[in-house]
Amino acid sequence: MLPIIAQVALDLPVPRLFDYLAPTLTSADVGRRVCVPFGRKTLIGIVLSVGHNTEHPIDRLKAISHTLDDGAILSAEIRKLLRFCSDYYHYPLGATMLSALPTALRKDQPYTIKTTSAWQLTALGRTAELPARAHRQRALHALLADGQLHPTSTLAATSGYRNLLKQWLDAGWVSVHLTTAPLNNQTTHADTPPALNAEQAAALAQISAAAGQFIAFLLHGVTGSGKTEVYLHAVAHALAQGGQALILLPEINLTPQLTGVFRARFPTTEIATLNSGMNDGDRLQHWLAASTGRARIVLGTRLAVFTPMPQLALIIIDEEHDSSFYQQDSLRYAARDVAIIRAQQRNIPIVLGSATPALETWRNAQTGRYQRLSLTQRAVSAATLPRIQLIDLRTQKCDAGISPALSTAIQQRLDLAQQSLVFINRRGYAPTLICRACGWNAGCPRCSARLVVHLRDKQLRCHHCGYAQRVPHACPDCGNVDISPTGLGTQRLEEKLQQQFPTARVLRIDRDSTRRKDSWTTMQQQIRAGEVDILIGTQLLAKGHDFPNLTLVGVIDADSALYSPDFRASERLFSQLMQVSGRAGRAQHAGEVLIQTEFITHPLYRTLQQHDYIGYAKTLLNERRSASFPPFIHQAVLRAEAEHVQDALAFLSEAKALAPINEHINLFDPTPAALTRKANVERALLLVQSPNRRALQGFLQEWISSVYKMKASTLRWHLDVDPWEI
DNA sequence: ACAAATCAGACC
DNA sequence: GTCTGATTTGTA
Repeated sequence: MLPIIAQVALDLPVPRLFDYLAPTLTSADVGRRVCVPFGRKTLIGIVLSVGHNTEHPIDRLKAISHTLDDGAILSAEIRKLLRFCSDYYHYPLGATMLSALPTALRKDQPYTIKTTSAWQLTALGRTAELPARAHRQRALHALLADGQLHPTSTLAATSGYRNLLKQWLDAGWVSVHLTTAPLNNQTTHADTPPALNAEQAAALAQISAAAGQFIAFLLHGVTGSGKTEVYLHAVAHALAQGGQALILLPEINLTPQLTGVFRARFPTTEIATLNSGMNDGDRLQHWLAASTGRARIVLGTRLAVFTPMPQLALIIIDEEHDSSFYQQDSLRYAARDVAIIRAQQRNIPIVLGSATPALETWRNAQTGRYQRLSLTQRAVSAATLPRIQLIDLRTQKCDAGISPALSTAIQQRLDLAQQSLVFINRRGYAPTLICRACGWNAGCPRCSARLVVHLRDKQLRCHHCGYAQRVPHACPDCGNVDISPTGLGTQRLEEKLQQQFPTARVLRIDRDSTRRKDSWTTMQQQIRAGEVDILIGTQLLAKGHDFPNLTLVGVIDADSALYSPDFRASERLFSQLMQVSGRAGRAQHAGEVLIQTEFITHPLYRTLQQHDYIGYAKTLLNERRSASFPPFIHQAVLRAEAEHVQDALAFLSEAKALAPINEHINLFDPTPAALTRKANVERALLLVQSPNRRALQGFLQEWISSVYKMKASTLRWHLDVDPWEI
């Protein structure tokens, strides 16, 4: 009899699978977890095929130690998606497969779906007659008649009901039985959907009509136009047809907010959430609930794109342009792009929503690959778009970064008891510490970067690696004591504004002030309650929040992005300013935005003033076309890390020499990375471009397989396909 | 001449 | 990634 051999995917940085003897397995076990001996330890793997063939000498094969679970944990559909990712991103198949599993499933342990006891009416209880005046009893009865009652629900916890339940249990009216534990507490109130405006309704109609076929929609809606409402209706439609819906969100603290909205709208639907803030146990339960089809809605960050969902019928990506959809380590993927592939493979509609779509997405909408749906009006009809004004820094004299015009505007809001937001994308007190005598400035010993002054903690900190030291009293080079913080950060701005407006209540919101658990939630409540007059914030504040009394947004210094070497910097700046402008005047008061700049004629600011994303996208696309940048060209970057850049560069040169000749491919020379040294590691990169995605993929496949064969001892390398940043 | 450090390659 | 045996390098 021929031996049965299983190909097993293991979490290893080598681009191949491992064969094991597996006498008890059949083809039905493909996708199943197994435990295998590997070297002197055992590993968890996923069976990818069961057959009789192997490249390895058969007498040297080891046998699988045991199988786990009842059957496949990764469906054929998800395996196909992961295989695509492994091929496209040129990341080892085994590591790709395992990265899709929640951490709890990467251990040699069977999973259990959490259960709980719940109360249910018995046949006797169903026919029970209750006194008309016994309101509590009647309410409880109605609740039980509706379905089962979990002990975690708020109602079951109230003492009155607790006693009643006990009585009814004794009377045989209710019984206790075991069910799956609910993922979330049952919501007692349900939100009724508001009426859609004409544009929203039109968008919804198109999405709903696409059920069961692959169509990628770009839902382009200005801030406040009610994209979420369209999502909610589209999800309701998918659920009504028996489908599951996957909603991907950026990785920001907005997730609980949106989860709340979905829970209120779908109170009887189980909603799985998947984000990095969850512990392994919860993550597992939510993943399993999605995977068995019990959770009809999955709300999650990029990693949720790989969640098995047997009835998946709709995918939504909110804020599709957001950079947090790019994973920057291990499997380097763009969740938005993977989601498109998933929708395509499954033949279902996908909706990409944004006020400022990524240029790649916009281009796809123009060429007809995606279908564009526009929301041009703000959903709250009274709310108009804010007026955006430019403050010419060449003529206005600034005091600590604040121009007289901005200062006056803030004073006006204070007089009107309205709120202002001053936006500056640099946290800390000052970005540098400089010696006035010799010109020395404080640099990070582990990175090629300046240390940032954090005066409050009397520290110099590196924002790249976390290094911290005390602020020196004198210059370490020349001994001069005249060393001074130079430049402007959130803390210094806070100090200055407080000096300028002594009676105003100033609140700084950045990663430092929100580090403690729940402090951001508390701050949001403070802002809503009107306990704050002036907000100072980094991009943390720019996204999605709705503060009704906020009517002024001031932008301190945005220009630096205009001369950044990163070709995506201006795209990012535009969308960031659009986002932050969207914070002003969302309710009945009109909003005003003041942007301080030295380039008042720059097209970015000009189009921003018109709220003209389309106009600016056109400008940018023309620039990209003539400069041969994405989306008109496709890129991949081979990156290397070593103790010394020279080694990284040498490795890349060697790799370049190995590249197959291909006329469609443009291979650049290895260069040190922008921030060459980071956390004591020096980095270099090699850019590859091609106007033809197919050609690039073909080239990469051949090239990377030979790079894998290179000896690279102490050096680490990886490939970044469609990089977000170079 | 020996030990320590580094490297190349297997791992199924 | 982790481990191992082979090879290079350092030091007495």
